Amino acid sequence: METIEKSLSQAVVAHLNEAFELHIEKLEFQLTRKDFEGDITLVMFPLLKLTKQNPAVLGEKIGCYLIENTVFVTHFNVVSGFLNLTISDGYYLTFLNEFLKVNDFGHLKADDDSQTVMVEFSSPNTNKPLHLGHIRNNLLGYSVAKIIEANGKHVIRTQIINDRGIHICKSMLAWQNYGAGETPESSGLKGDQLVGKYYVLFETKYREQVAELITKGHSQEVAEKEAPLLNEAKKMLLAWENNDPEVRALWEKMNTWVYDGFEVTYQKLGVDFESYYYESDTYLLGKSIIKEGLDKGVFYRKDDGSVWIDLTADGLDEKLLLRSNGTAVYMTQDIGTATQRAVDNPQVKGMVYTVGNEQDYHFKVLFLVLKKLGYSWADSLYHLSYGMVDLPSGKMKSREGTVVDADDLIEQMKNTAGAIAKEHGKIDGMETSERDQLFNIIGLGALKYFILKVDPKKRILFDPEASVDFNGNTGPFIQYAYARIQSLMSRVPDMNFQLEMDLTLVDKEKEILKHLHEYPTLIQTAGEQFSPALVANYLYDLVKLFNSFYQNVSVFGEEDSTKRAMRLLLCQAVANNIKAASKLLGISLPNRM
RNA sequence: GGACGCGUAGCUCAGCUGGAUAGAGCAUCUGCCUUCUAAGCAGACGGUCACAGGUUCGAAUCCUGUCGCGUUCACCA
Repeated sequence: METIEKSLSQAVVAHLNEAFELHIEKLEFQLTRKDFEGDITLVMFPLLKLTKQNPAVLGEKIGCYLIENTVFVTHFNVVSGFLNLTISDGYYLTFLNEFLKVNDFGHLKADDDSQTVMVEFSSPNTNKPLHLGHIRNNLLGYSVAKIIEANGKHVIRTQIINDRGIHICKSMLAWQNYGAGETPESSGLKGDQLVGKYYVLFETKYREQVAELITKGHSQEVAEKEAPLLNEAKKMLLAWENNDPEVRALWEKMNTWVYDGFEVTYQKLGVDFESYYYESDTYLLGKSIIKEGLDKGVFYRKDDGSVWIDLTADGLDEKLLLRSNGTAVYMTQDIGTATQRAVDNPQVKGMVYTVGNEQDYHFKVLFLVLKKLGYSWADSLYHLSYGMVDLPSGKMKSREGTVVDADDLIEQMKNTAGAIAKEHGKIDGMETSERDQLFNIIGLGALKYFILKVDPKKRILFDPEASVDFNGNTGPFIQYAYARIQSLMSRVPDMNFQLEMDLTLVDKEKEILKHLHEYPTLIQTAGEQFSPALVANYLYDLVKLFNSFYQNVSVFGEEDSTKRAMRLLLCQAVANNIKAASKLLGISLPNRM
C-alpha cells in the first residue's frame, strides 16, 4: 500500500512541472500541526521562488487541483506559506482495513534474495559476570537486530567472546591459589559469579602485595610491576599461549562455568545468538594477517620488532599491531576476528558492532586498517556506538565494587514490579506462578524501555533506587494499555465485523489512524539510524493517543452498531501495533495486569 | 594539548533530512473510580533550546568560535 505522502507528492509534482515548466522530483509533506485545520501539510516556501507565485494563489491552485484529481483530499486551507490538506475519513478507514489484514503491518519479510546483516553484541569478557553496561549493550544490539529484520533483511545475531588474555588468567590463578576446589555446584553460585569472585579476590590479594612492597621501600610503580601475583599471572598467560595442558584444562573448565552462567542471564534478559566467535580461535589468524600486511608493505616493523601502522595521513596516529615480543594486542585479535567472520559468512553484506563509545577510536582504526588491507567488505562495517551508563556515584568501576550486577538488577526490577502491583491491589486472586511471570514481564519491560528509549549515543544516568519508574513514559505504561485492550476484547465473542466506509471519524479516532499510518516510515527510519529509541517514542505517543481515546470515547456505550464495530477494530489495530513494535524492543506484553 | 561526543523546563528525556506559538513524563497544584482495569484521564504551573556570531523567507536543528561535561589518544582489554 502506497503512503499518502507519496501519492500526493506525485500528483502535485506532475501538476507543477507541467504548469510552470519545472523539474521538481519530489516534495516533502508533513503532518499538520495540531492547532491548524487539516491532516497533511505542504510547505510551499521553496516553491514560491520557483513558481514566482504568492502563497495564497499557489496554495489555491494546488489545493483545487488535488480536490479535483484525487479521491482522498476533501478540503484545504492556506496559512502563510503552508498548504493544509484535509484527508477523507474514507481513506483512513480503508487504511484500517488494510492494517488489520496483516499481523505485523509495516514489517517487511525477508526472502531468498534479501540481504544478510550480522549484528554483534554483548562481547563479554570471561572473567566476570555481566553488569549494567552489558545490559544496555545487549538490549540495544538485540533490538537493532529485530529492527533490521523488520526492514526485510536476514539477521545473524552473534557475539564475540573475549575468552583469552591476562584477565581470565587472574581469575584462574586466584582460584588455583585460594579456591580449594570450589565449583558452581559446591558453592551454589552461578558460574560467572564464581569466576568473578576470584577475579575480585585476585585484585584484593594483588593490592595487598603491592602495599607490602611499598612499605618495604619500593616505589608505587615498581611495586605494581613486581608484585609476585602479577608475575604469576603473566607466566600463566604465556603457558596458555604455549598450550600447557594443565593451564588449558583449567581455562576450559572455568570458561565453561562462565558460559553456563551467562546463558542464564541471557535467558532472563530474553536475548539469544545464532553464532559465537571466540578470540582464542581468531587471535592467531590476526597475527598471520599482520605478517601478510607487513609483506604487502601496509605495516612496518620498528627496530625492537614491534609492528605498526601509520595512519597520520588519515588524521589518526601511529598504531601498534603486534608487540615487540610477538604477542597479540587487542587490535590484533579484532583484525583476526573480523576476517574470520567475513570468511565464514561470505553472504553477509553488513556488520554491526555494538560497542560502547569509549572505543570509538579503536573502531575507527580497525575499520581503516581492514580497508587498507584491501578487504572489500571493510566498507560495510558499522560501529553502533552507545554512551556509557553512569551511576549517581559516578562511573562503574569493578575494582571499587561500584558495579551494578545484571542478575541483581533484573531481580530487583522484578521485586519492584511486585511491590507496586501489590500496592495497587492488582494481584488478588492470581496464582503464584502467574504472579511471578507477570512481575517478570513488567520488571523487565520497565528496565528495557527505560534503557532503549534514550538515544543510543547519549549517556544514561542510572539510579537503581529511584530512576526506574512505572508511571508515565515507561514500559509498564505501554504494557498496561495492551492489557486493557485484551480485557476489552475478551468481552467480544466475535470480531468478524465488516467495516463501513462512510463512517465519520471523531478527532481522536483519526489521530490514532494517522499515527498508525506513519508506522512503516518509522520502521524504515529506525532501521537506517539503528535507533530503538525512535520505536520506543513512537510507541509511547501511540499509547498516549489511545489512552485519551479509550478514556473519553465509549466503545460499549456507543449505540450506533457500525460505529461500535469500527471502534473495536481500531482497538484491535492498536493492540496489533503495540505488539509489533514491542517485539522490536524485546518487550513482552501481559494479557492482564 | 589533539580527536570524537554531549549541553533543550527543577529532574529524566522527545523534537526525522531547517518550517507555523519548542513537546512529553517525573515533581508541585486542581478536578475525575457506581458504566470496557485510576500502573489511567482532563487541566494548571514551569523555557534566553549553554553563549556569541554567520548562512536565509525561516535555525533547537546547518557552519564558525567560546565555555562546560564526558570519552579517547597504552607494547591494557
